[in-house]
Amino acid sequence: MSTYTPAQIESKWQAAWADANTFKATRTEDKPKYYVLEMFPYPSGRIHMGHVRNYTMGDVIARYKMSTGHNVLHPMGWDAFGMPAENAAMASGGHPKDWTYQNIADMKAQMKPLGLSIDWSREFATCDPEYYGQQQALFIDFLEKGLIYRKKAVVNWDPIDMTVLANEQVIDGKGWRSGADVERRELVQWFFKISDYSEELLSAIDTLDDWPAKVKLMQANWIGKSRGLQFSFSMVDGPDGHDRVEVYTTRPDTLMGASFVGISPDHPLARELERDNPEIAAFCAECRKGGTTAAELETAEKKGYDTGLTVRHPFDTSWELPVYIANFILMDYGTGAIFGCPAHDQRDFDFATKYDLPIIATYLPEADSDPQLTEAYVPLKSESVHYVKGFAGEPVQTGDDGVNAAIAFCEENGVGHGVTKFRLRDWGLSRQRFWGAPIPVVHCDDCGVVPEAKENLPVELPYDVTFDVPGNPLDRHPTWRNCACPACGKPAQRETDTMDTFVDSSWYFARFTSPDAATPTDAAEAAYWMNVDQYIGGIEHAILHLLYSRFFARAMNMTGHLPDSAREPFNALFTQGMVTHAIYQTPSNTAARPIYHYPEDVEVRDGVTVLKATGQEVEVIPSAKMSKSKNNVVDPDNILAQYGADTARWFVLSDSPPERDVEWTASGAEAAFKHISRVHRVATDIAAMTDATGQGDEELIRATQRATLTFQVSGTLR
RNA sequence: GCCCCCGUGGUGGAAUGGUAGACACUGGAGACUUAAAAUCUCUUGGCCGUAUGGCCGUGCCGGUUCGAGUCCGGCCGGGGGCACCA
Repeated sequence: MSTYTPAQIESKWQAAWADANTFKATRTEDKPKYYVLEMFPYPSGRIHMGHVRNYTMGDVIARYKMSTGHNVLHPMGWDAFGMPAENAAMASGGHPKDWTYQNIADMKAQMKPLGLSIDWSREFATCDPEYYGQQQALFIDFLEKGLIYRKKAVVNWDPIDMTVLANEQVIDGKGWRSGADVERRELVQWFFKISDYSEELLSAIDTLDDWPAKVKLMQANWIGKSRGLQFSFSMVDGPDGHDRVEVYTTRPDTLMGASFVGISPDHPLARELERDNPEIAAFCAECRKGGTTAAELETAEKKGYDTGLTVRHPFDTSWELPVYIANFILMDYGTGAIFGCPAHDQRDFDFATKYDLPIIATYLPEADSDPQLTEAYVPLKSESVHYVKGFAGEPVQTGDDGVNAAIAFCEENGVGHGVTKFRLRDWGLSRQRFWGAPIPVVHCDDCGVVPEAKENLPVELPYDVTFDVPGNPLDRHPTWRNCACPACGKPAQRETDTMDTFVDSSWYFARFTSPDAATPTDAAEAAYWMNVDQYIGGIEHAILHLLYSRFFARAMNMTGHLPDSAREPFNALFTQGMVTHAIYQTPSNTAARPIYHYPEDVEVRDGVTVLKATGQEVEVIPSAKMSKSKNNVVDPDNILAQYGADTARWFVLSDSPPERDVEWTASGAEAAFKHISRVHRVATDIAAMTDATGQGDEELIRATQRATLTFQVSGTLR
């Protein structure tokens, strides 16, 4: 009987693979290709079990495809721009660049012992000037093709730190460092015209046969195609230049239930009114307090201000409706104005109740229903309803048919027209931060906004910056922004905004096909390796990252950087579950928050989980996301040292189906180790067993079945 | 608030609308051992029963069906996303 010594076995084979360049991807036309990719990591400094699980899945597929005659591309890189590096620089000095590259070195050292089949020769970080310089070239090409434009957009503004805050830096409407009330403020920013592709990004979802249905549904809902009526109310006595209020509604069938018109505090009419009316100005200012997130806006207490203005109902000009400024109406969806129908929309109902506005039902559940509603009546799809109020006395219908009939009726009577709208907004890419790819444009007094010349790329980040005060160091750098205008040659100023980190991750998969090319991609390499055959990552990227990448592939196709066949870049998508771990906690006498204990400090005695040191009973919260602050993180280094990579890999793939969460448990890890040990033992003893009298046959069959499966996942026991 | 997903033994989980709990972990019993570990065998949803066996069971309530873990409606609980976290 031989002993299983993973440290020796794994290091031996890993060295052999490295020497033989086993995992180097080479383009040869005699073999089919296979491109497997895991979502690349942010270099936080330590890998965690989620990474192990993610890369193991890709590794299993890569090894399988290699063994079936494919040229396999299985690369790895680093999503290296972002706020944590700046936060680290602010907290402890140093430079984001040094922090980031050190973290990359540390994480790579942790990943190597996992024995992954990665072609490390293609490695890059998005903060490498060679990478973001090519990204700047893409920006310039997109700009030329009209895929990028500038407009005003709101940001979270911290009035004490005088800086823009990310949503996660706004806590309960206050700046995370200053504690000041955050305000919404408008800045001129750059946008990708992703909305040009709304229809195509939506309809092409049908072609993504190997994507999870739920991701496709989430993307479809995000794009949010709707059919509705756009029309305008005429104002009874509006200010100059405001004789109509344009609204969009998906429920024109309830138009006879209108009881008010609501406009966003950022609507042009509200802007006009607040100029002369301090009370309105104060109300709008109040509405602009707090963060910019949809969740915050929609859960905030509904507030309205009666402007005193009225509009005429389109079907009865003697019927006047009050105009309210309301804090829950978003300027950037629809027209920034709505008609309120309290009887059939709960939000409008709450608003009408609060401001004592009429609640007019256009239909009721039954003919003899009490018309005094206590909540909005929104019928189920299958439910038939009784109409009490329709257009020109005629009843309408519920559902899509009712909406279409209402649109047709309104169009016939000269009230607006049917339109198709999308919820998808253009993608704002400007960030008022240092640690990102500089937006390669120059502001010239004579020429205006001019793209940097490609021969001057990359526009590189300076190293001599400090983070002792909040804000973007590029703004206050003494010389960096000074440059010559690429058009006229006169002195000009660089843009100091950098790009959203989602830009970096929207085309890295294409760059992996030719990481050293002098252009963003190499046509022959991209044509051979694209698309990604299997993409693997977390469900948290189901919408933004994947949608942006789908847009980028189209934009790169339009600008000649990707072939037509790569307009949908990911043939198959797999969304893996998280690796979780129990939290062990005891109540604290002094703080509201409990005391969290490390797994190694607790044990089970007589079925009760207790602290080893004191015997005190511990509350166990199962299956919680691993978090440093909860002391429930399992460090892959320790697991690898104790059991070896194959055990860790086997456990995170076998204990729970790959798409579901897996709870890391010490007993489960122990069991996985026993299993791998058993496979190893039997495999190495097969010769001896077959020499014997044949009594080992049954054992051999079982062992062979286990080994076949295990080899697919771990692969190093050969 | 809106969109999406999930809920089955002590645990991870399995079940094209057709015998619920495959497989595995833990636990229990046993074999081997001076002993322990390791390994191997049996056993392990709950309740009643010495037993043959019976009853109850897939978060809750209702519906469709000859038949529901599975389909439909409504709840409850947990999770993910909501456009400047990555």
